[in-house]
Amino acid sequence: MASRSNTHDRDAALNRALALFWKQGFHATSLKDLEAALGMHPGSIYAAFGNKESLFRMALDRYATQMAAEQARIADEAPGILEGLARFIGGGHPVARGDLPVPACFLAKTTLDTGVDQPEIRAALHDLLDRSEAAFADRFRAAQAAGELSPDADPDRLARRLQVELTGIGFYALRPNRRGAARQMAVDLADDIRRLGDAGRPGTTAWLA
Amino acid sequence: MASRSNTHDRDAALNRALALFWKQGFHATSLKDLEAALGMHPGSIYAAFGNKESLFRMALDRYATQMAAEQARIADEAPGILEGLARFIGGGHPVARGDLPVPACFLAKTTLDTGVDQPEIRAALHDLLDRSEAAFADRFRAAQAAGELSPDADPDRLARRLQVELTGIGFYALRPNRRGAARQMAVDLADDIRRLGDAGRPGTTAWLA
DNA sequence: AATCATTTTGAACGATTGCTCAACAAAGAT
DNA sequence: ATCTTTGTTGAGCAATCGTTCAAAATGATT
Repeated sequence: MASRSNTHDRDAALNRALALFWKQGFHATSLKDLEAALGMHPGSIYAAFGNKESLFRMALDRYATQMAAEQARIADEAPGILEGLARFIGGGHPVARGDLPVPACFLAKTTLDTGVDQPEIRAALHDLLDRSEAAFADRFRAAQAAGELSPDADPDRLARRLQVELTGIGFYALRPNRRGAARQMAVDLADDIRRLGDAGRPGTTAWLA
Repeated sequence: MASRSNTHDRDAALNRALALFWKQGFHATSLKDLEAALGMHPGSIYAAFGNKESLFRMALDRYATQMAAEQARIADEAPGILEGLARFIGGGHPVARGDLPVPACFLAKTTLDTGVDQPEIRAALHDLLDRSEAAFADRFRAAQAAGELSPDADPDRLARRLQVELTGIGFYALRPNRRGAARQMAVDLADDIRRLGDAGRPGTTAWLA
């Protein structure tokens, strides 16, 4: 068979698409924007990625994969399970990192930016959010198994609350001159997670009732 | 002077516009949608409200006014300041009320839905968010003055955290089958606020470190 | 009834949207 | 060197966007 190799690097293009979608959202990113960012013409984009919606879903997948990998990497380096989670919250999560062009968590942004017109995106999105929450819950369960966390604690509830807190902080960071305060809240949240290990002992404060 | 009275009720039209913008966001709501919802034709809409952006700003104003009034009403009926705040969080805020077609806090939604192309909307939005946060801080300060809250507490920090928590919960409520859990978190948050009055006494948990 | 001021109407505008496809270019197989 | 297969190009499609404006309709005034 006679073929021809791709001119464009698919991986790099996907990264650029993710960065753009992250910054601008799905609807606010036009194909013209994508053409400029990817250095590709419309036909090539459609040949490579299908359409705008499927390109977005690929970028969404990439985001989730990268985030999960980052979380796992940080967790593996940490001396304890709760400590690993705390380090991710306080330093690895987009909310805590100021270097990224991070207008809120990409998932949260997509939650509001997509509606009934993009059912497949929404399905993928809610699946990713579920996975993220479940991953947090798994961490807490592992912490319980390792004796770091009280058996009385409710891992599902803790995970739920953690996710809520993170999205809330991510939003706060979008306001002008609030990035520092948001970062501080992320650090505080990380400390709260560390303190979970001390819950039950006298003289300490519990993160959750 | 010979004139002609308006056919359409401006007030009712604004309410309908608010409901639509709330549900769909600024960009996802087309003029056609507005025409259908307001029962007005394009020319009338532009004669009455200027353009889409200024109509949105009027709806935004209406939202903020209604919300502030609701908060004040609930607070005035309550026996204490912290209790008034708690009742609003647990029952008056959109997050806690299931009856509204409430896809997250309108302000949070607008935060992500508007960008550099709508600077006036963003300015108004951030002003409203600042006001909301300041209103919370004022409540906490009043609670301090009334002796309900420890003088050691930081009202600004509490207000910041409260707003973060509310937006986070509002987001969580958008996911499928999570409205009940979100409502529960709002109720828990209200209880946390009530418990703020007990902080410092032995055997109780503090909401914030 | 006639006139006037104002509102309502709705066709149409230019711009932009996501997307298609016939023509062109290029790399491997023969 | 020719052919075949695949990637690239970019003009242009239909649809929709927010918006305008001259004409028609309507209530108040004379």
